[in-house]
Amino acid sequence: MAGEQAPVEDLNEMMRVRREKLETYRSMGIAPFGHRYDVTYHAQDVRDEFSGIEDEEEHGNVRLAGRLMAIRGHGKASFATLNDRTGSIQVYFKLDVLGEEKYAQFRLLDIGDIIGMQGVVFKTRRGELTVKITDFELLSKSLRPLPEKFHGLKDVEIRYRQRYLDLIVNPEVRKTFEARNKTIKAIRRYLDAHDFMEVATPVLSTIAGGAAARPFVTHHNALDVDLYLRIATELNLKRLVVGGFERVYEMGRVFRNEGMDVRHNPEFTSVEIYQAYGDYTDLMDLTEEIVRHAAQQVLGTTVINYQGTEIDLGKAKRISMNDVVKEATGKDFLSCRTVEEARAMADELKIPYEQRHGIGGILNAAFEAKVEESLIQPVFITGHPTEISPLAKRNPGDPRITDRFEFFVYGRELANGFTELNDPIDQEERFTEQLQQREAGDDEAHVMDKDFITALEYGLPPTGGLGIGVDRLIMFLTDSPSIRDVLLFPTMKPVAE
RNA sequence: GACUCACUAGCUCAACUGGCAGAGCAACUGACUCUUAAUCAGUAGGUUCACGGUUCGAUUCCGUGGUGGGUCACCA
Repeated sequence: MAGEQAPVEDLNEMMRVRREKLETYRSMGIAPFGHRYDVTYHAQDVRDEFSGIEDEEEHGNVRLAGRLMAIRGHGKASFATLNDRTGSIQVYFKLDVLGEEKYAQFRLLDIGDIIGMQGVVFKTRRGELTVKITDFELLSKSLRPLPEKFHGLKDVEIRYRQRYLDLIVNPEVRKTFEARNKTIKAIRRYLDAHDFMEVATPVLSTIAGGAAARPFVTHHNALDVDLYLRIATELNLKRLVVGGFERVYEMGRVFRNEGMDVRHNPEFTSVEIYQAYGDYTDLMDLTEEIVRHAAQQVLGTTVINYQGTEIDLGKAKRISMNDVVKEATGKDFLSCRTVEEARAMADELKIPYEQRHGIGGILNAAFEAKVEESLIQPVFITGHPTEISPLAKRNPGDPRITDRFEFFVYGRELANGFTELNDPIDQEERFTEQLQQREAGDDEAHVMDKDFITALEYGLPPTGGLGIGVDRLIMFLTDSPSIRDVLLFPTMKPVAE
Protein backbone atom coordinates (compact mmCIF):
# COMPACT_ATOMS: atom_id res chain seq x y z
CA MET A 1 0.00 0.00 0.00
CA ALA A 2 1.14 3.58 0.47
CA GLY A 3 4.75 3.69 1.49
CA GLU A 4 6.09 1.52 -1.27
CA GLN A 5 8.13 2.99 -4.10
CA ALA A 6 5.96 3.40 -7.14
CA PRO A 7 7.35 4.22 -10.57
CA VAL A 8 6.29 7.69 -11.65
CA GLU A 9 4.08 6.44 -14.48
CA ASP A 10 2.03 4.42 -11.97
CA LEU A 11 1.35 7.37 -9.74
CA ASN A 12 -2.12 8.69 -9.65
CA GLU A 13 -3.09 12.09 -10.97
CA MET A 14 -2.43 13.98 -7.74
CA MET A 15 1.02 12.57 -7.17
CA ARG A 16 1.95 13.16 -10.78
CA VAL A 17 0.90 16.80 -10.52
CA ARG A 18 2.99 17.29 -7.39
CA ARG A 19 6.07 15.83 -9.04
CA GLU A 20 5.52 18.14 -11.98
CA LYS A 21 5.37 21.11 -9.61
CA LEU A 22 8.59 19.92 -8.05
CA GLU A 23 10.22 20.02 -11.49
CA THR A 24 8.75 23.47 -12.08
CA TYR A 25 10.43 24.69 -8.89
CA ARG A 26 13.70 23.18 -10.01
CA SER A 27 13.42 24.89 -13.38
CA MET A 28 12.93 28.18 -11.51
CA GLY A 29 16.18 27.55 -9.65
CA ILE A 30 14.42 26.74 -6.36
CA ALA A 31 15.44 23.62 -4.45
CA PRO A 32 12.24 21.77 -3.51
CA PHE A 33 13.99 20.20 -0.54
CA GLY A 34 15.68 23.02 1.31
CA HIS A 35 17.96 23.42 4.26
CA ARG A 36 17.92 25.03 7.67
CA TYR A 37 15.58 27.86 8.48
CA ASP A 38 15.89 30.27 11.38
CA VAL A 39 12.64 30.04 13.29
CA THR A 40 11.98 32.89 15.71
CA TYR A 41 8.34 32.21 16.57
CA HIS A 42 5.99 29.28 16.76
CA ALA A 43 2.25 29.51 16.23
CA GLN A 44 1.63 29.61 19.95
CA ASP A 45 4.32 32.28 20.48
CA VAL A 46 2.48 34.51 18.04
CA ARG A 47 -0.76 33.97 19.92
CA ASP A 48 0.89 34.58 23.27
CA GLU A 49 2.62 37.77 22.21
CA PHE A 50 0.12 39.37 19.85
CA SER A 51 -3.35 38.22 20.84
CA GLY A 52 -3.96 41.58 22.52
CA ILE A 53 -3.47 43.66 19.40
CA GLU A 54 -6.38 45.65 18.06
CA ASP A 55 -7.38 46.74 14.57
CA GLU A 56 -5.34 45.88 11.52
CA GLU A 57 -2.11 47.50 12.52
CA GLU A 58 0.95 45.42 11.77
CA HIS A 59 3.17 44.24 14.57
CA GLY A 60 6.46 42.46 14.91
CA ASN A 61 8.49 40.51 12.44
CA VAL A 62 8.21 36.77 12.87
CA ARG A 63 9.79 33.77 11.20
CA LEU A 64 7.73 30.58 11.30
CA ALA A 65 8.13 27.16 9.80
CA GLY A 66 5.71 24.31 9.46
CA ARG A 67 3.32 22.37 7.29
CA LEU A 68 0.67 23.98 5.11
CA MET A 69 -2.65 22.45 6.13
CA ALA A 70 -5.18 24.45 4.14
CA ILE A 71 -5.17 27.06 1.41
CA ARG A 72 -8.08 29.41 0.86
CA GLY A 73 -7.36 31.21 -2.39
CA HIS A 74 -8.96 34.48 -3.46
CA GLY A 75 -7.16 35.24 -6.66
CA LYS A 76 -4.67 37.93 -5.80
CA ALA A 77 -4.69 37.24 -2.07
CA SER A 78 -4.93 33.98 -0.17
CA PHE A 79 -5.20 32.68 3.34
CA ALA A 80 -3.58 29.50 4.49
CA THR A 81 -3.18 27.52 7.69
CA LEU A 82 0.28 26.69 8.95
CA ASN A 83 0.84 23.95 11.51
CA ASP A 84 3.87 23.61 13.73
CA ARG A 85 4.58 21.70 16.91
CA THR A 86 2.65 24.24 18.98
CA GLY A 87 -0.52 24.33 16.90
CA SER A 88 -1.72 26.29 13.93
CA ILE A 89 -1.82 29.91 12.81
CA GLN A 90 -3.43 31.62 9.85
CA VAL A 91 -1.07 33.15 7.30
CA TYR A 92 -1.89 35.61 4.52
CA PHE A 93 -0.26 35.74 1.12
CA LYS A 94 -0.90 38.91 -0.85
CA LEU A 95 0.17 39.78 -4.36
CA ASP A 96 0.77 43.45 -3.42
CA VAL A 97 3.14 42.40 -0.67
CA LEU A 98 4.95 39.51 -2.32
CA GLY A 99 5.18 40.71 -5.92
CA GLU A 100 4.32 38.79 -9.07
CA GLU A 101 7.18 36.32 -9.00
CA LYS A 102 6.86 35.27 -5.37
CA TYR A 103 3.09 35.08 -5.56
CA ALA A 104 3.38 32.80 -8.56
CA GLN A 105 5.63 30.58 -6.46
CA PHE A 106 3.02 30.58 -3.72
CA ARG A 107 0.42 29.35 -6.15
CA LEU A 108 2.50 26.26 -6.80
CA LEU A 109 2.37 25.28 -3.14
CA ASP A 110 0.29 22.30 -2.10
CA ILE A 111 -1.36 21.31 1.12
CA GLY A 112 1.23 19.29 3.00
CA ASP A 113 4.26 21.29 1.83
CA ILE A 114 6.68 22.40 4.52
CA ILE A 115 7.36 26.10 4.34
CA GLY A 116 9.53 28.64 6.13
CA MET A 117 8.02 32.10 6.13
CA GLN A 118 8.43 35.52 7.61
CA GLY A 119 5.95 38.27 8.01
CA VAL A 120 4.15 40.72 10.23
CA VAL A 121 1.30 40.02 12.61
CA PHE A 122 -2.14 41.60 12.27
CA LYS A 123 -5.76 40.88 13.00
CA THR A 124 -8.27 40.37 10.24
CA ARG A 125 -11.63 42.14 10.28
CA ARG A 126 -13.10 38.97 11.66
CA GLY A 127 -10.59 39.11 14.52
CA GLU A 128 -8.34 36.23 13.49
CA LEU A 129 -4.70 36.66 14.40
CA THR A 130 -2.83 36.31 11.12
CA VAL A 131 0.70 36.58 9.80
CA LYS A 132 0.98 38.62 6.62
CA ILE A 133 3.78 36.93 4.74
CA THR A 134 6.52 39.16 3.33
CA ASP A 135 8.74 36.33 2.18
CA PHE A 136 8.69 32.55 2.23
CA GLU A 137 10.75 29.58 1.24
CA LEU A 138 9.73 26.05 0.26
CA LEU A 139 11.56 23.76 2.67
CA SER A 140 10.14 20.37 1.69
CA LYS A 141 7.82 19.53 -1.15
CA SER A 142 5.15 17.03 -0.18
CA LEU A 143 4.55 14.51 -2.95
CA ARG A 144 1.47 12.78 -1.59
CA PRO A 145 -1.95 14.21 -0.82
CA LEU A 146 -2.91 14.35 2.83
CA PRO A 147 -6.10 12.82 4.20
CA GLU A 148 -9.10 15.06 4.34
CA LYS A 149 -8.98 18.19 6.46
CA PHE A 150 -12.45 18.04 7.97
CA HIS A 151 -13.08 14.38 8.77
CA GLY A 152 -9.41 13.66 9.37
CA LEU A 153 -8.06 10.16 9.06
CA LYS A 154 -10.40 7.56 10.55
CA ASP A 155 -9.21 4.28 9.10
CA VAL A 156 -7.60 2.74 12.19
CA GLU A 157 -5.38 0.50 10.15
CA ILE A 158 -3.77 3.45 8.36
CA ARG A 159 -3.68 5.42 11.62
CA TYR A 160 -1.60 2.70 13.29
CA ARG A 161 0.53 1.68 10.33
CA GLN A 162 1.25 5.22 9.16
CA ARG A 163 1.16 7.05 12.46
CA TYR A 164 2.84 10.07 10.90
CA LEU A 165 -0.33 10.70 8.90
CA ASP A 166 -2.45 10.31 11.99
CA LEU A 167 -0.26 12.84 13.78
CA ILE A 168 -0.38 15.32 10.90
CA VAL A 169 -4.14 15.39 10.51
CA ASN A 170 -5.59 14.41 13.90
CA PRO A 171 -4.59 16.99 16.51
CA GLU A 172 -6.04 14.99 19.42
CA VAL A 173 -3.60 12.18 18.66
CA ARG A 174 -0.72 14.57 19.17
CA LYS A 175 -2.33 15.55 22.48
CA THR A 176 -2.46 11.93 23.56
CA PHE A 177 1.23 11.42 22.98
CA GLU A 178 2.10 14.70 24.64
CA ALA A 179 0.13 13.44 27.64
CA ARG A 180 2.09 10.20 27.45
CA ASN A 181 5.31 12.14 27.64
CA LYS A 182 4.02 14.20 30.59
CA THR A 183 2.97 11.04 32.42
CA ILE A 184 6.38 9.46 32.04
CA LYS A 185 8.12 12.65 33.13
CA ALA A 186 5.80 12.95 36.14
CA ILE A 187 6.61 9.40 37.27
CA ARG A 188 10.36 9.97 36.84
CA ARG A 189 10.31 13.28 38.64
CA TYR A 190 8.34 11.89 41.53
CA LEU A 191 10.69 8.95 41.99
CA ASP A 192 13.83 11.03 41.50
CA ALA A 193 12.56 13.51 44.07
CA HIS A 194 12.10 10.66 46.54
CA ASP A 195 15.64 9.35 46.21
CA PHE A 196 14.92 6.46 43.91
CA MET A 197 17.76 5.78 41.50
CA GLU A 198 16.93 4.98 37.90
CA VAL A 199 18.82 2.04 36.45
CA ALA A 200 18.89 0.08 33.21
CA THR A 201 19.06 -3.71 33.30
CA PRO A 202 19.45 -6.07 30.35
CA VAL A 203 16.66 -6.65 27.90
CA LEU A 204 18.45 -9.75 26.61
CA SER A 205 19.11 -12.54 29.06
CA THR A 206 19.43 -16.28 29.24
CA ILE A 207 16.62 -16.52 31.81
CA ALA A 208 13.31 -14.68 31.45
CA GLY A 209 12.07 -14.46 35.01
CA GLY A 210 10.10 -12.21 37.31
CA ALA A 211 6.67 -12.86 35.86
CA ALA A 212 4.39 -15.59 34.60
CA ALA A 213 4.52 -15.17 30.85
CA ARG A 214 5.92 -16.70 27.70
CA PRO A 215 9.01 -14.88 26.46
CA PHE A 216 10.24 -14.02 22.99
CA VAL A 217 13.28 -16.06 22.04
CA THR A 218 16.18 -14.90 19.92
CA HIS A 219 19.65 -16.17 19.21
CA HIS A 220 23.07 -14.69 19.78
CA ASN A 221 25.34 -15.90 17.00
CA ALA A 222 28.77 -15.24 18.52
CA LEU A 223 27.90 -16.93 21.82
CA ASP A 224 25.71 -19.47 20.03
CA VAL A 225 23.10 -19.28 22.77
CA ASP A 226 19.40 -18.56 22.78
CA LEU A 227 18.51 -15.37 24.57
CA TYR A 228 15.14 -14.23 25.84
CA LEU A 229 13.67 -10.76 25.82
CA ARG A 230 12.85 -9.81 29.37
CA ILE A 231 9.28 -10.30 30.61
CA ALA A 232 9.91 -8.20 33.74
CA THR A 233 12.70 -6.24 35.38
CA GLU A 234 12.01 -7.65 38.83
CA LEU A 235 14.84 -10.08 39.53
CA ASN A 236 17.64 -7.79 38.36
CA LEU A 237 16.27 -4.88 40.36
CA LYS A 238 16.20 -7.00 43.51
CA ARG A 239 19.81 -8.03 42.80
CA LEU A 240 20.60 -4.32 42.88
CA VAL A 241 18.88 -3.94 46.25
CA VAL A 242 21.08 -6.80 47.49
CA GLY A 243 23.99 -4.77 46.12
CA GLY A 244 23.04 -1.83 48.30
CA PHE A 245 21.01 0.42 46.02
CA GLU A 246 18.22 0.72 48.52
CA ARG A 247 15.82 2.56 46.26
CA VAL A 248 15.89 1.68 42.57
CA TYR A 249 13.51 1.85 39.68
CA GLU A 250 13.48 1.05 36.02
CA MET A 251 11.02 2.36 33.50
CA GLY A 252 11.26 0.49 30.27
CA ARG A 253 10.00 -1.95 27.75
CA VAL A 254 9.15 -5.51 28.59
CA PHE A 255 8.05 -8.17 26.11
CA ARG A 256 5.52 -10.95 26.46
CA ASN A 257 4.74 -13.44 23.76
CA GLU A 258 1.00 -13.53 24.30
CA GLY A 259 -2.27 -12.55 22.72
CA MET A 260 -3.10 -8.99 21.79
CA ASP A 261 -6.23 -7.05 22.62
CA VAL A 262 -7.28 -3.60 23.78
CA ARG A 263 -5.20 -3.96 26.95
CA HIS A 264 -2.24 -6.02 25.73
CA ASN A 265 0.55 -5.27 23.28
CA PRO A 266 3.48 -7.68 22.92
CA GLU A 267 5.85 -4.93 24.03
CA PHE A 268 4.78 -2.49 26.69
CA THR A 269 6.23 -0.14 29.25
CA SER A 270 6.41 -0.91 32.93
CA VAL A 271 7.94 0.91 35.81
CA GLU A 272 9.19 -1.29 38.62
CA ILE A 273 10.19 0.25 41.91
CA TYR A 274 11.96 -1.29 44.92
CA GLN A 275 12.28 0.26 48.34
CA ALA A 276 14.44 -1.43 50.96
CA TYR A 277 13.16 -1.49 54.53
CA GLY A 278 9.64 -0.89 53.30
CA ASP A 279 6.77 -3.31 52.85
CA TYR A 280 3.68 -3.66 50.70
CA THR A 281 1.74 -1.07 52.68
CA ASP A 282 4.42 1.53 51.91
CA LEU A 283 4.23 0.57 48.27
CA MET A 284 0.46 0.94 48.19
CA ASP A 285 0.96 4.46 49.49
CA LEU A 286 3.60 5.04 46.85
CA THR A 287 1.32 3.69 44.10
CA GLU A 288 -1.41 6.10 45.13
CA GLU A 289 1.00 9.00 45.24
CA ILE A 290 2.53 8.27 41.85
CA VAL A 291 -0.86 7.87 40.18
CA ARG A 292 -2.22 10.98 41.89
CA HIS A 293 0.88 12.97 40.97
CA ALA A 294 0.76 11.86 37.33
CA ALA A 295 -2.92 12.72 37.04
CA GLN A 296 -2.32 16.15 38.58
CA GLN A 297 0.57 16.86 36.25
CA VAL A 298 -1.25 15.72 33.13
CA LEU A 299 -4.84 16.73 33.84
CA GLY A 300 -4.66 19.07 36.82
CA THR A 301 -7.06 16.82 38.70
CA THR A 302 -7.25 13.26 39.97
CA VAL A 303 -10.83 12.86 38.76
CA ILE A 304 -10.87 11.31 35.32
CA ASN A 305 -13.62 10.40 32.94
CA TYR A 306 -12.80 7.09 31.36
CA GLN A 307 -15.11 5.96 28.58
CA GLY A 308 -18.00 7.77 30.18
CA THR A 309 -17.31 6.64 33.75
CA GLU A 310 -16.11 9.12 36.34
CA ILE A 311 -13.25 7.75 38.40
CA ASP A 312 -11.35 9.43 41.21
CA LEU A 313 -7.77 8.23 41.08
CA GLY A 314 -7.05 10.19 44.24
CA LYS A 315 -8.43 7.67 46.68
CA ALA A 316 -8.49 3.91 46.73
CA LYS A 317 -10.10 1.38 49.03
CA ARG A 318 -8.12 -1.56 50.37
CA ILE A 319 -9.64 -4.99 50.83
CA SER A 320 -8.29 -8.51 50.87
CA MET A 321 -8.97 -10.89 48.03
CA ASN A 322 -10.69 -13.38 50.31
CA ASP A 323 -12.93 -10.70 51.84
CA VAL A 324 -13.94 -9.25 48.50
CA VAL A 325 -14.76 -12.72 47.17
CA LYS A 326 -16.73 -13.40 50.34
CA GLU A 327 -18.68 -10.16 49.81
CA ALA A 328 -19.47 -11.09 46.23
CA THR A 329 -20.24 -14.79 46.67
CA GLY A 330 -20.79 -15.46 50.33
CA LYS A 331 -18.04 -18.06 50.22
CA ASP A 332 -15.01 -17.97 52.51
CA PHE A 333 -12.40 -19.92 50.58
CA LEU A 334 -9.73 -19.45 53.22
CA SER A 335 -11.97 -21.30 55.70
CA CYS A 336 -11.37 -24.42 53.63
CA ARG A 337 -9.13 -27.06 55.17
CA THR A 338 -8.77 -29.14 52.01
CA VAL A 339 -8.69 -28.60 48.26
CA GLU A 340 -11.82 -30.74 48.00
CA GLU A 341 -13.77 -28.23 50.11
CA ALA A 342 -12.55 -25.37 47.93
CA ARG A 343 -13.46 -27.26 44.78
CA ALA A 344 -16.93 -27.89 46.14
CA MET A 345 -17.38 -24.15 46.75
CA ALA A 346 -16.17 -23.32 43.27
CA ASP A 347 -18.45 -25.96 41.76
CA GLU A 348 -21.37 -24.45 43.61
CA LEU A 349 -20.54 -21.05 42.13
CA LYS A 350 -19.92 -22.64 38.70
CA ILE A 351 -16.36 -21.29 38.67
CA PRO A 352 -13.95 -23.18 36.45
CA TYR A 353 -10.56 -24.19 37.84
CA GLU A 354 -7.67 -26.46 36.93
CA GLN A 355 -6.78 -29.73 38.63
CA ARG A 356 -3.37 -28.32 39.54
CA HIS A 357 -4.99 -25.44 41.47
CA GLY A 358 -4.83 -25.57 45.25
CA ILE A 359 -7.08 -23.62 47.59
CA GLY A 360 -5.26 -20.42 46.68
CA GLY A 361 -5.53 -20.99 42.96
CA ILE A 362 -9.25 -21.62 43.31
CA LEU A 363 -9.69 -18.48 45.42
CA ASN A 364 -7.92 -16.54 42.67
CA ALA A 365 -10.13 -18.15 40.02
CA ALA A 366 -13.19 -17.09 42.02
CA PHE A 367 -11.82 -13.56 42.28
CA GLU A 368 -11.23 -13.35 38.56
CA ALA A 369 -14.60 -14.82 37.69
CA LYS A 370 -16.79 -13.01 40.18
CA VAL A 371 -15.06 -9.82 41.29
CA GLU A 372 -12.35 -8.46 39.05
CA GLU A 373 -14.39 -6.74 36.38
CA SER A 374 -16.65 -5.06 38.91
CA LEU A 375 -13.75 -3.12 40.47
CA ILE A 376 -14.42 0.15 38.69
CA GLN A 377 -13.34 2.68 41.30
CA PRO A 378 -9.72 2.40 42.40
CA VAL A 379 -9.12 -0.40 44.88
CA PHE A 380 -6.18 -2.30 46.28
CA ILE A 381 -6.83 -6.01 46.50
CA THR A 382 -4.47 -7.55 49.05
CA GLY A 383 -3.51 -10.93 50.44
CA HIS A 384 -3.06 -12.93 47.26
CA PRO A 385 -2.58 -16.66 47.71
CA THR A 386 1.05 -17.77 48.04
CA GLU A 387 0.34 -20.32 45.33
CA ILE A 388 -0.01 -17.64 42.66
CA SER A 389 2.63 -15.28 44.11
CA PRO A 390 5.99 -17.05 43.92
CA LEU A 391 8.08 -13.93 44.56
CA ALA A 392 6.02 -12.43 47.38
CA LYS A 393 6.65 -12.82 51.09
CA ARG A 394 4.17 -14.82 53.10
CA ASN A 395 1.81 -13.10 55.47
CA PRO A 396 3.19 -13.58 58.99
CA GLY A 397 -0.24 -14.63 60.30
CA ASP A 398 -1.27 -16.94 57.45
CA PRO A 399 1.37 -18.62 55.29
CA ARG A 400 -1.23 -19.50 52.63
CA ILE A 401 -1.41 -15.85 51.58
CA THR A 402 1.17 -13.19 50.84
CA ASP A 403 1.69 -9.54 51.66
CA ARG A 404 0.79 -8.54 48.16
CA PHE A 405 -1.54 -6.11 46.44
CA GLU A 406 -2.91 -5.45 43.03
CA PHE A 407 -4.32 -2.06 42.14
CA PHE A 408 -7.48 -2.20 40.06
CA VAL A 409 -9.18 0.57 38.15
CA TYR A 410 -12.09 0.05 35.75
CA GLY A 411 -11.79 -3.69 36.24
CA ARG A 412 -8.20 -3.67 35.07
CA GLU A 413 -4.97 -4.33 36.86
CA LEU A 414 -2.93 -1.17 36.85
CA ALA A 415 -0.26 -2.09 39.38
CA ASN A 416 1.04 -5.05 41.32
CA GLY A 417 3.28 -5.00 44.34
CA PHE A 418 4.33 -6.89 47.41
CA THR A 419 6.68 -7.31 50.24
CA GLU A 420 9.50 -9.12 48.51
CA LEU A 421 10.30 -12.66 49.47
CA ASN A 422 13.79 -12.38 50.94
CA ASP A 423 14.12 -15.88 52.40
CA PRO A 424 16.29 -17.78 49.91
CA ILE A 425 15.20 -21.16 51.20
CA ASP A 426 11.51 -20.35 50.77
CA GLN A 427 12.29 -18.80 47.38
CA GLU A 428 14.03 -21.91 46.16
CA GLU A 429 11.06 -24.01 47.23
CA ARG A 430 8.69 -21.66 45.42
CA PHE A 431 10.74 -21.90 42.23
CA THR A 432 10.71 -25.68 42.57
CA GLU A 433 6.93 -25.60 42.86
CA GLN A 434 6.81 -23.45 39.75
CA LEU A 435 8.90 -26.01 37.91
CA GLN A 436 6.37 -28.65 38.89
CA GLN A 437 3.57 -26.42 37.59
CA ARG A 438 5.53 -26.09 34.38
CA GLU A 439 5.86 -29.84 34.09
CA ALA A 440 2.15 -30.12 34.78
CA GLY A 441 1.51 -28.11 31.63
CA ASP A 442 1.67 -24.47 32.72
CA ASP A 443 4.17 -23.07 30.21
CA GLU A 444 3.89 -19.65 31.81
CA ALA A 445 5.08 -20.76 35.24
CA HIS A 446 8.17 -19.02 36.56
CA VAL A 447 11.55 -20.50 35.74
CA MET A 448 14.26 -21.30 38.28
CA ASP A 449 16.89 -18.58 38.58
CA LYS A 450 19.73 -20.03 40.64
CA ASP A 451 21.82 -16.89 40.66
CA PHE A 452 18.84 -15.02 42.08
CA ILE A 453 18.72 -17.53 44.93
CA THR A 454 22.45 -16.98 45.44
CA ALA A 455 21.85 -13.24 45.63
CA LEU A 456 19.16 -13.77 48.26
CA GLU A 457 21.57 -15.97 50.21
CA TYR A 458 23.86 -12.97 50.57
CA GLY A 459 20.94 -11.10 52.07
CA LEU A 460 18.13 -9.01 50.61
CA PRO A 461 16.91 -6.45 53.14
CA PRO A 462 13.18 -6.45 53.82
CA THR A 463 11.94 -4.71 50.69
CA GLY A 464 8.71 -3.58 49.12
CA GLY A 465 8.39 -3.78 45.36
CA LEU A 466 5.94 -2.42 42.84
CA GLY A 467 5.23 -2.58 39.12
CA ILE A 468 2.94 -0.20 37.28
CA GLY A 469 1.61 -0.69 33.76
CA VAL A 470 2.56 2.66 32.33
CA ASP A 471 0.59 2.29 29.09
CA ARG A 472 -2.55 1.42 31.01
CA LEU A 473 -2.11 4.44 33.25
CA ILE A 474 -1.78 6.61 30.15
CA MET A 475 -4.94 5.04 28.72
CA PHE A 476 -6.83 6.25 31.77
CA LEU A 477 -5.31 9.73 31.69
CA THR A 478 -6.06 10.17 27.98
CA ASP A 479 -9.42 8.37 27.91
CA SER A 480 -8.04 5.97 25.29
CA PRO A 481 -10.11 2.82 24.73
CA SER A 482 -7.23 0.76 23.34
CA ILE A 483 -3.59 0.38 24.35
CA ARG A 484 -2.79 0.90 20.65
CA ASP A 485 -3.99 4.46 21.00
CA VAL A 486 -1.21 5.23 23.48
CA LEU A 487 1.57 3.43 21.57
CA LEU A 488 3.03 5.39 18.68
CA PHE A 489 3.69 2.26 16.66
CA PRO A 490 1.59 -0.62 17.98
CA THR A 491 2.53 -4.12 16.89
CA MET A 492 0.88 -4.92 13.55
CA LYS A 493 0.89 -7.88 11.25
CA PRO A 494 2.88 -7.13 8.10
CA VAL A 495 0.90 -6.51 4.96
CA ALA A 496 1.27 -9.45 2.57
CA GLU A 497 3.07 -8.59 -0.66
C1' G B 1 -6.62 -19.74 18.20
C1' A B 2 -12.50 -19.34 17.78
C1' C B 3 -16.61 -16.33 16.57
C1' U B 4 -18.22 -11.86 14.37
C1' C B 5 -18.21 -7.26 11.58
C1' A B 6 -15.64 -4.38 7.95
C1' C B 7 -12.66 -3.46 3.34
C1' U B 8 -15.80 1.05 -2.82
C1' A B 9 -11.59 7.45 -5.91
C1' G B 10 -5.85 10.23 -2.10
C1' C B 11 -9.44 10.95 2.43
C1' U B 12 -14.72 10.65 4.56
C1' C B 13 -18.80 8.02 2.96
C1' A B 14 -23.31 6.45 -0.58
C1' A B 15 -25.12 2.71 -4.20
C1' C B 16 -32.97 -0.85 -2.57
C1' U B 17 -34.72 -7.60 -3.37
C1' G B 18 -28.22 -8.90 -8.44
C1' G B 19 -29.12 -4.39 -13.54
C1' C B 20 -24.09 0.93 -16.86
C1' A B 21 -20.27 2.68 -9.38
C1' G B 22 -21.90 8.23 -6.99
C1' A B 23 -21.25 12.61 -3.54
C1' G B 24 -18.33 15.96 -0.35
C1' C B 25 -13.32 17.26 0.56
C1' A B 26 -8.62 16.98 -2.01
C1' A B 27 -6.73 17.64 -7.41
C1' C B 28 -6.95 20.19 -12.30
C1' U B 29 -8.89 24.70 -15.51
C1' G B 30 -11.17 29.48 -14.93
C1' A B 31 -13.30 33.76 -11.74
C1' C B 32 -12.35 36.18 -7.11
C1' U B 33 -7.31 41.19 -2.72
C1' C B 34 -10.35 39.67 4.73
C1' U B 35 -11.23 33.97 4.00
C1' U B 36 -11.32 30.33 7.86
C1' A B 37 -15.09 23.11 6.25
C1' A B 38 -14.13 30.26 1.70
C1' U B 39 -17.46 30.78 -2.56
C1' C B 40 -18.96 30.20 -7.92
C1' A B 41 -18.51 27.60 -12.95
C1' G B 42 -16.34 23.50 -15.37
C1' U B 43 -12.94 18.94 -15.85
C1' A B 44 -10.65 14.56 -14.56
C1' G B 45 -10.07 10.63 -11.16
C1' G B 46 -12.14 3.32 -9.83
C1' U B 47 -8.44 -4.01 -10.59
C1' U B 48 -15.26 -1.90 -5.55
C1' C B 49 -8.89 -6.10 -0.77
C1' A B 50 -7.27 -10.76 -3.86
C1' C B 51 -8.47 -15.32 -6.27
C1' G B 52 -12.26 -18.67 -7.66
C1' G B 53 -17.64 -19.99 -8.20
C1' U B 54 -23.11 -19.17 -9.31
C1' U B 55 -25.55 -15.95 -13.00
C1' C B 56 -27.27 -13.25 -19.33
C1' G B 57 -25.18 -9.85 -15.73
C1' A B 58 -21.71 -9.59 -9.11
C1' U B 59 -19.65 -3.79 -5.19
C1' U B 60 -24.10 -6.85 -3.96
C1' C B 61 -24.92 -14.00 -3.50
C1' C B 62 -21.41 -18.42 -2.26
C1' G B 63 -16.26 -20.36 -1.22
C1' U B 64 -11.00 -19.69 -0.08
C1' G B 65 -7.26 -16.36 1.34
C1' G B 66 -5.41 -11.32 3.20
C1' U B 67 -5.54 -7.14 6.54
C1' G B 68 -8.10 -4.47 10.27
C1' G B 69 -11.88 -3.68 14.33
C1' G B 70 -14.73 -6.05 18.29
C1' U B 71 -15.89 -10.20 21.61
C1' C B 72 -14.11 -14.63 23.73
C1' A B 73 -9.99 -17.82 24.84
C1' C B 74 -4.97 -17.14 26.50
C1' C B 75 -2.82 -13.54 29.50
C1' A B 76 -1.40 -9.03 33.63
